[in-house]
Amino acid sequence: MQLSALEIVRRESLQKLRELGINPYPAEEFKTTTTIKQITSNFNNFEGKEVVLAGRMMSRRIMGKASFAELKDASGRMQIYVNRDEISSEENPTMYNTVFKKLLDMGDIIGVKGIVFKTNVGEVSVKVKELTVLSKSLRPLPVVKTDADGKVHDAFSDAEQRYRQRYVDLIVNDHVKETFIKRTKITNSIRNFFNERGYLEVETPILQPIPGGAAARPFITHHNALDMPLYLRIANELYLKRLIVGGFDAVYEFSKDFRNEGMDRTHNPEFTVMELYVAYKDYNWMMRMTEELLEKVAIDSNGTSEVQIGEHTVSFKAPYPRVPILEAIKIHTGYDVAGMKEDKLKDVCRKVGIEVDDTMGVGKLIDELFGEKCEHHYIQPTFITDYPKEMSPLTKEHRTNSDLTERFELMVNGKELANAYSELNDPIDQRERFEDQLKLSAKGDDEAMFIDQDFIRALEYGMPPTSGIGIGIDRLVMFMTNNASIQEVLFFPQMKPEKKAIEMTDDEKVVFNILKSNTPILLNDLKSQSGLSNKKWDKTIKGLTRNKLASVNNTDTGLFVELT
RNA sequence: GACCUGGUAGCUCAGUUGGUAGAGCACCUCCCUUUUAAGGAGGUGGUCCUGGGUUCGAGCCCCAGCCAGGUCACCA
Repeated sequence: MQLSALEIVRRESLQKLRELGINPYPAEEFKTTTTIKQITSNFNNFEGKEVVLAGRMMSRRIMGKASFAELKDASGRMQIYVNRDEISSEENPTMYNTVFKKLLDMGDIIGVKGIVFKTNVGEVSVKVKELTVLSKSLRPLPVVKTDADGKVHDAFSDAEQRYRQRYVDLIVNDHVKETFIKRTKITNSIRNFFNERGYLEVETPILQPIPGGAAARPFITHHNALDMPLYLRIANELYLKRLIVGGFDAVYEFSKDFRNEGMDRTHNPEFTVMELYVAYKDYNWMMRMTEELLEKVAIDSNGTSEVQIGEHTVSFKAPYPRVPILEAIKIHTGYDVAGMKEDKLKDVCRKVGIEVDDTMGVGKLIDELFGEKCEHHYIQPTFITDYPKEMSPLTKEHRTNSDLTERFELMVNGKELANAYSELNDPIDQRERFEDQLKLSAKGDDEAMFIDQDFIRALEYGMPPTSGIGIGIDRLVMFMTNNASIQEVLFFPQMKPEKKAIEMTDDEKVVFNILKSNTPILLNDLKSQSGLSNKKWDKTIKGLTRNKLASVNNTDTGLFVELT
């Protein structure tokens, strides 16, 4: 492995620490007495008291016999004051002069014991009496500095590096950590809301023989012992409804779903959806539940129901308007498409500038009209209701209009945040709807839809009237944390692998280094300079030429080796 | 999948018509006992994403590729 100069220095420091009898990676528990946030937010209670802290050293300002450093623990950052005569003495200044000033680096993890005080300029600090090395850091961190005006300098901002090395991102970019803390607050808030109502959190299979509950391309894998294909789930709907059949009144699951489709700033191949099913409820009830839930989530995570999303301030305060989808299309296109057949709908689409083709049925056309002409208008939370039957195969027919279904999507900031319905529980109707979907997909859709016979069998035993909802958790977190990209709310978004550098053996490195300073060179000179045996030499030079790092050329003046 | 933009030191970025690869921070040496983007003096550090090509000469121009970001398409 090729080490940078900075890495070599740190490895040398590591060695010197060991020579001084200091274990750079000690095994012992390090007992802290408090956290940085406790101290900085309750200075009066801590002033003059002794504390023990542990954390990462994020910066260091050395001023001869005294220094300041910034210590960062899981709760925050604070300054520590390190004085030669406090952690060592004039007669034996090793701990300060050598260990602290020379052998420690930014990024090292240390423990300190000392007294809380305020400096002349008023900064809360700890005067260190004892310093313990807890873990030596061998790679230099990016140096992010914030000036007196709060302006950040040299921010570690390259998206690729931040996502590939999220640990570095988390160390140096405090706001990133905040996003993920908020993410957990959001899911905790939802769990609390449901648990208080007695809803049961459950787990259902991720590996499924039939990927159902949505129209999406699945990932496929293979089970060796069963010698059969298995799919990673694209939704958990059909399993949760089986549990309602089984007699649970309300079940929910935070589920990682997987869809083998395009990736962009709002789509990751694996993502999280919270699905909830409650027996004896309908979609009207679900709307009331949803607005109550989201208002609570906003307050629990942000302290207020008003949330800034990009350039908009969005209010999650309940209630939210209910707009039937056909009404929305009438408002935003001027066309009343209620009851229209495929041909007339296509005319409308063409008139408003939407391209149509033969594979599009009534449902798809209405979906296009809404998606293109209406969706982006709904910035404030709005329930779009009563979708056409054709685009909702798992939804109960509308109680007053058999062309429609009892379904709503919740739109926020022009995007779908949740999708819910009065669940279809008529097993015969359900089978027909699945078959209709199959016909549709035969029309040209490449997402094969499977009929889950066991799911229909379950419905045949009888499922109570039930309302269900799926809430996109990543999208919800994006809204609540004002992030425009899903990658910002996933710790480890999917990335293509980094290209592997060609690894050289030790012998190859030796020869390569000689070549670097002297190329081309006579083959025999290179061989003798390398000091390798005949066999090793042969293996090494063949390795280098195979990897196209060097080449051997037969010329009039002899055999030469040169770098390529 | 198409198009646009980018990839240069540990980090953030300059880099002239194609002519010895730069700055700030970090790092190393030295000075400095309440500083704070600490300061002062000196110094080290490079696979210019990869591979070809053009050229006396390529970070720069051409071709192909890799990775990322963005826009669109596809997709809920």
